[in-house]
Amino acid sequence: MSEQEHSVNKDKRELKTYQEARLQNTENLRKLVVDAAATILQEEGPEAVTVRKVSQKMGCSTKIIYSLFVNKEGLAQQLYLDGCKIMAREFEATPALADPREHLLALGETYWQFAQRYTSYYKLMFGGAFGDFKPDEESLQGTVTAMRQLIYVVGSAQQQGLLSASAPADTVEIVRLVWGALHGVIHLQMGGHLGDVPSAYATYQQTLSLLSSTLFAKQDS
Amino acid sequence: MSEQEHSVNKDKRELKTYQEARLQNTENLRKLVVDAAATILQEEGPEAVTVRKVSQKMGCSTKIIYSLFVNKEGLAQQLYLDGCKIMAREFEATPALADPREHLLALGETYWQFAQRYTSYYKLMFGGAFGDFKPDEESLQGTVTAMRQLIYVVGSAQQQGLLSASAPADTVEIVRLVWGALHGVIHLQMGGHLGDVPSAYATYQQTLSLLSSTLFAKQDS
DNA sequence: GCAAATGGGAAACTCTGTTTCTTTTCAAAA
DNA sequence: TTTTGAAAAGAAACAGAGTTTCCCATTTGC
Repeated sequence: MSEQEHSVNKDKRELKTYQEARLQNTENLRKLVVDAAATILQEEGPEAVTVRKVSQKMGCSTKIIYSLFVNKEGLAQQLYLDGCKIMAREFEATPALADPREHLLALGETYWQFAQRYTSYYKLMFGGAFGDFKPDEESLQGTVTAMRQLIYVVGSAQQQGLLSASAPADTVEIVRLVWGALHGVIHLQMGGHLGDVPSAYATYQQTLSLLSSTLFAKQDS
Repeated sequence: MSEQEHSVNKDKRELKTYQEARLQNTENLRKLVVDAAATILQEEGPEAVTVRKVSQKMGCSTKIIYSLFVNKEGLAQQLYLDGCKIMAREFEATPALADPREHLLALGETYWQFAQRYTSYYKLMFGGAFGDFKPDEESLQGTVTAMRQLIYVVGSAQQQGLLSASAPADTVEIVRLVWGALHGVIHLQMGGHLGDVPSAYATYQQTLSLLSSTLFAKQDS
């Protein structure tokens, strides 16, 4: 119930070492482990994130990971949620243009940039690169939260009557559709099926512009 | 050059056991190994395809796999090409409708069915489920070959002037675009991001119909 | 101050891909 | 036909993964 109240530890500075953190509560320890795993993830890729390597970076036994998270998948779940937070931050940082269609294009560009800048996170979350990792209910909720800008722009376009009659009536259904199309190009590129990055990016932009001009009845290009 | 001519072995019946095949040339042996791996792949999924399990099913040492293929990835390449053959067969089996748009819809449906019926193959080929497997040049060529129906229908639609002006001019570019969008929905579904199969199928059909009605200027629905 | 319980560290277990070493086998030369 | 050498294949070993077990230290409650 009361977590923050009786904070016995007098100093609340950033915890750096495992030996410091073990004196604190498990929540701080979890955060420290996830941070270590995230560093390895971004520096060496998803397949480099191993329980041994994380515990080694922490300077502790592998047992800790299994005590804090149930197994490696539990750690992956947390990294997934971290990735959702990053993605949400990126989406929120994109300027919300007045025209919903322009806004959608901007968000689509942001999604591509996220996949390029945080490739390891993307592969972990949506690429199926982390063994047989499947997102649980909380992770799925995190995805929806991260994409709420996308849901918002589609919803407002619907309310303004800007969408084509051929588009689905359900807001989320449209987002799924857009997400699927954009993800497909990104994932095929990551799998090496679409040649080099510029070539794949061209296809991505074609997909994005085609989608937006289909969904929006009034196109201005 | 002349492979079939001087077939010394008098009986050409199907080789079943490893002991029979070891008497033959390496080509037969390779085929036998790939068949064993394919069986495991389809019966137990991509992650169950291990060198030990394949060699065990063959009744031989793991060394054989490394002699015939360089490593596990070499075996994966062969399974990839097998998957391309299956996909090509499915595409060829779909009736070629006179209307290119209808034909495209039919091929899209076939692609979904392929992903559902041969899920393990799909995950191996396009799902990134086989470690850090990346298709080599031959595999990429196999993909193009398997999708030549798709290239054909788009090309003929272009020649008949049926495509919208907003569609890219390059035939292959359009195919990449369609492929990406359809793959995205399939892959998100396999990753557990789109709920149950019927729900994902609905999104898939929406994507397919939206794509076709955008690409084709004249829509009849 | 002491006993019990909890938590963490080292090592072991199993399974993976891969390599090495030894044995077998087969074919050609003597 | 016998011998010899090379090629092929099997068994076992190696390294690294996820996970579990066992043991000890620390802490906690009386």
